Amino acid sequence: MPSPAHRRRATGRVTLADVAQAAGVSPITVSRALRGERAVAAELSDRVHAAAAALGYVPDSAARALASSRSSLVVVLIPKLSNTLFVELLDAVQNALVPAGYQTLIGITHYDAGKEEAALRSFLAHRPAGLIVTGSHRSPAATALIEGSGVPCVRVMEVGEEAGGYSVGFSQRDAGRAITQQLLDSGRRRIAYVAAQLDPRTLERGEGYEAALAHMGLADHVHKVLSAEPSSMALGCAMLERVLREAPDTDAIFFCNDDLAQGALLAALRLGIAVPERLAVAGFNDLPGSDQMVPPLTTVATPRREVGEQAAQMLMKLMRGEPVQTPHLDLGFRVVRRASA
Amino acid sequence: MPSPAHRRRATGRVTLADVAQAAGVSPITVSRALRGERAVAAELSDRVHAAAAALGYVPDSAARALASSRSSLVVVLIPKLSNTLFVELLDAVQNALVPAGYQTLIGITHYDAGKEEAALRSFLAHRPAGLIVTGSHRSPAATALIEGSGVPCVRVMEVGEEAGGYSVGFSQRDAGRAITQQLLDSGRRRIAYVAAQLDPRTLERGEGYEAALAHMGLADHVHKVLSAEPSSMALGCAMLERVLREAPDTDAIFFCNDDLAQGALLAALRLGIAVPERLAVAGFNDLPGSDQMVPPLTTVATPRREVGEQAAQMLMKLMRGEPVQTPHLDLGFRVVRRASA
DNA sequence: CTGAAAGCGCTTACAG
DNA sequence: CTGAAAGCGCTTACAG
Repeated sequence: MPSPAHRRRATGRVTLADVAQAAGVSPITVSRALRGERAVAAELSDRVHAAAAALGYVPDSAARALASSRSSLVVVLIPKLSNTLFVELLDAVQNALVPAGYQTLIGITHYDAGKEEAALRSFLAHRPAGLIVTGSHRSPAATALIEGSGVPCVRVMEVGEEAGGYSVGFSQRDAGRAITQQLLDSGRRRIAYVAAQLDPRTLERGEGYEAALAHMGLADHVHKVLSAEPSSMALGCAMLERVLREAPDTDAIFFCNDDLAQGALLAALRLGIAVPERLAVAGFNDLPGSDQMVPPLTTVATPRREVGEQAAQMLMKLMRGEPVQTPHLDLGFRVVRRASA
Repeated sequence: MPSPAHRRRATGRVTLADVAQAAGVSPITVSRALRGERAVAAELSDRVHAAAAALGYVPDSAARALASSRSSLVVVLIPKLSNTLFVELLDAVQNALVPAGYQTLIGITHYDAGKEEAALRSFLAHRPAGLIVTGSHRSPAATALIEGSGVPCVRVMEVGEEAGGYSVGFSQRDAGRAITQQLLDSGRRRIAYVAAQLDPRTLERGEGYEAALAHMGLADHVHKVLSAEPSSMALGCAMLERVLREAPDTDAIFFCNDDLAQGALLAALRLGIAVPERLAVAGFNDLPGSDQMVPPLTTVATPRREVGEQAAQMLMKLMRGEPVQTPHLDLGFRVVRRASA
């Protein structure tokens, strides 16, 4: 007997039950056949698939998530979409996850702890199967949300056992040190470090810069020029002018990101500042276009695509409950020497 | 009486019922208080909120979606993450949707009809509240999926009533025509159109280019150089060399995207080709960096952020069942004359 | 290999 | 303003 009409809430969608009826089997069999679970008799399975296709059945992932308490959603939290670095990271994550049947929910934190918490809170409601977050520095509340959720989580762009859990990245500090060393090796002694955005990774690169100078006995010549503004080519131009005005004897600049360095190279071109003769310029990340600059930009190639790919692979293992041999994966970096320094 | 132990499947999460018990009210009251629905007595509401906070309750959106047959997910389909254009569009969409309580599921179609269909199929299972898709050209199957789902959908980057529904964008054809006219106005007569990727919008810009030439009686001098490769600065460099080799009398090039034009400008600098004296260069989209080039790039500023913002606003109206006054919103474009042409 | 029953955690639709 | 009952569309955990 149907329940009274006023009790019904049918949504008009084609459901498992409809497919089952059309195929002449039970709903459970449809569920199993469509998920490819266990052995369902080939003949039944065929009938089910035919019926599903004929009816245009689309499974309801909310119902599935509720019943199975597991979903195919992976949350990815990155700071900004305006930094190509994160877009490429995201792209690599997607390329690994989508073919495996996962969907990604992307949250932009704008380098803001409060926004990260809000994003976490709103995304965790979807019971994601996994989580990828940027870096290791976050608020206690955000950390508590992640841990309390029990959802497997991989941190990217920094490696470190201190924060526990799982991480994929490289040492920002060592990379900052290596590119500074490159400038020192080419004879530069008045090296400025110019940074924008001032996120934790940018500051770590600055520590590497300081360490390289200190190692050469140049601790007195540490010259950091910092701006909290977001990184951009236009800002790179402005920062170049500022450095040369404030410290005219500067013979090299290490920019914390390639967009700044690209802007500075173009500004140098306009201003007639010879690079690298008068001023050496180095960047960080090897972003698109850096190899096209005039002169081509010396920089640090960072493995963000590999980071994204490996983080996704690691997360998939965790989501399947498989063991992870290397919970903290250091993918390294590479100094790319081109003509600008 | 509890059901037999072997029947239980509790997930260990804090549920509505737990909050209700802690607050000493019924689950429905908790549901209403937390959603801010109707008038719940202020005192009860306070007790509920306190209990929810104390227990760290996170609502289950799968259960909510199942029970209410409505979700807070919005699906956004874009072709590529490697084109800054789409990243900015996406960013604008997110900025509008997230504060309103929606979450976005992003699908990358790679300009592939099959991938678009697959993305649609997998995302529609989540019963999204709304859909934003790029352009109007898609497979019949994809169109059928969208229409069959009944989910409100806004198309972006092209405007047109032909395809019905809702759209926000501008005329790619008119924009292509306008920038070509700019080159003609500055006295150029041997103008090449260089395009990559060859998506529908790129081809429409090419039509505008042809129309402008034809209008000046220069139909015989239409010179299109097309590459199906993805757009990039390096490709712009290669295309510049190819054009000047194949048609040495070319005095202007209109590139379908600024990344190509930027690459060409840098190549010209390396090769000693005077821009704009020997060769005028125009781009499209006014991407970051175009104003920093040497010389600065003449281009068409396209309103992708406004497109994203307005599409999100329109979609929110549709999702709330409100009427939309202008179902096809043309946001125009602007020719930005700088030094390169 | 297949199925009937129960349950996932919410909200709807009534009733009071 | 508040609540008891039913149901959303699946899957789990058994049983056969």
